[in-house]
Amino acid sequence: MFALIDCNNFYVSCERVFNPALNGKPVVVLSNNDGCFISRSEEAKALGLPMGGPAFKYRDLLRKHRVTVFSANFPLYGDMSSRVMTTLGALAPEIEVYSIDEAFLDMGGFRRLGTAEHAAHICRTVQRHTGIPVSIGIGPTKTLAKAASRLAKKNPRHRGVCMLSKPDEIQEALASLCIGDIWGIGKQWSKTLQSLNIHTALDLSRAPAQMVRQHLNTPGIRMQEELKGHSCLPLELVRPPKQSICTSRSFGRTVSAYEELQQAVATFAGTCAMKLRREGSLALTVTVFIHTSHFDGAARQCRGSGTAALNQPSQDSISIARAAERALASIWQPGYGYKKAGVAVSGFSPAMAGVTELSLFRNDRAEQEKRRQKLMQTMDAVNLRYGSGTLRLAAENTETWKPRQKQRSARCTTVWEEIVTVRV
DNA sequence: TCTGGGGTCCTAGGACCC
DNA sequence: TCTGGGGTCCTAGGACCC
Repeated sequence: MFALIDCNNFYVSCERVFNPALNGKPVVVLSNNDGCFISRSEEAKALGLPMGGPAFKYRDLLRKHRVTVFSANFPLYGDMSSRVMTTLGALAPEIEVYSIDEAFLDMGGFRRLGTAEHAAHICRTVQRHTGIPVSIGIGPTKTLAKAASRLAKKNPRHRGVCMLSKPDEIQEALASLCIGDIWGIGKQWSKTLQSLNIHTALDLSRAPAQMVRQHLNTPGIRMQEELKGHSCLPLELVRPPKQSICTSRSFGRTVSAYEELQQAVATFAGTCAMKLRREGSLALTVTVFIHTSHFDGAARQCRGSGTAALNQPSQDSISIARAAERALASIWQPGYGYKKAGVAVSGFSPAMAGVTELSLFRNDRAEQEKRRQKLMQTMDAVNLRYGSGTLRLAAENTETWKPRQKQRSARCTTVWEEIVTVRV
């Protein structure tokens, strides 16, 4: 049996841990640039604030109902997430951290203790250790565990834990699950399936396999098998190394000057390089993209992306920023107000200590490479100790384009200066 | 005035190899 | 008139997830 542990309204719950006065009140957390709702308390959902809704369109409603609004505080959420995952790791033999607020557990060994009872114990323990409320779904496949967790959240009767094990329980649950609520079925496939007269998870589990393959390909077949109770998706105990890393932001205002875009792109490139070093990977290609706001119907639109290859696999901020600069130069067009830019690195190979892959044609660079590696190590060490951005490339600059962030709470678990006193 | 960010998998088609 | 078979790699685009 698999269990899916899902933190309730995770980002809002993190804010409430350090501000318990917000319990029972409507609270929302906004995306970067204070753009959209990305987490809502139950009270905020009841007011009709939709997931992904743009905050400025709901300004009156937010004010009228005195909704507490937070800018995103990802350092806090990331740290709270690792506390939840550490707690879960001690409560089951095997864990797959699926996302910032979800984990799958192997519940196979708890039959004698009572699987549902152990799940209830997990709920209580996570709440006590971290302050974060969780819901748990249990089923013979990951897809069914996901479905069960939906039911656990939707129906208070389950009190946070829903287990699907007997065939008739599963049938009943599948009949009540709309096609679009199945894990892996998005908007597009939902539409396709509806047109084929498949409306519930039960319909999909009983549809002819050939038809499913024709419209949904391999992932569809896997999904169908999982719904039938045949497990196709094992727990992934070790996170596979990333294949690409991307850093991108929307700007607080439109940016037209090339120099300002250059500064933004250099900043994103520096962050990508830092993430590469943390991941232990070397990249071979750097892609830069820029675009104007697709919501502004009146303005002239422009979007473009360009790729530059590195001479050799690298995780060096300077080389990656230079390549990003070349890529930007190849796509930038004057006369547009750009609203967003990003840098992505890909074509990875693992970085091995003491090993440098050299160019076939330029082998005089070994010494320079070594010095550059030491420089990056030093930069990372300084930034770890004194805060990120303490040491950075001169080309990096966030002043002109930085995103809006009006109401961020304290980074009280990751920055000493921002520790807060909590009255419970 | 104001609409997020970071990923994965799969397929199809083209270019290339022997 | 007639011209093989079996691969890989790369890219772009579309779907999905949180």
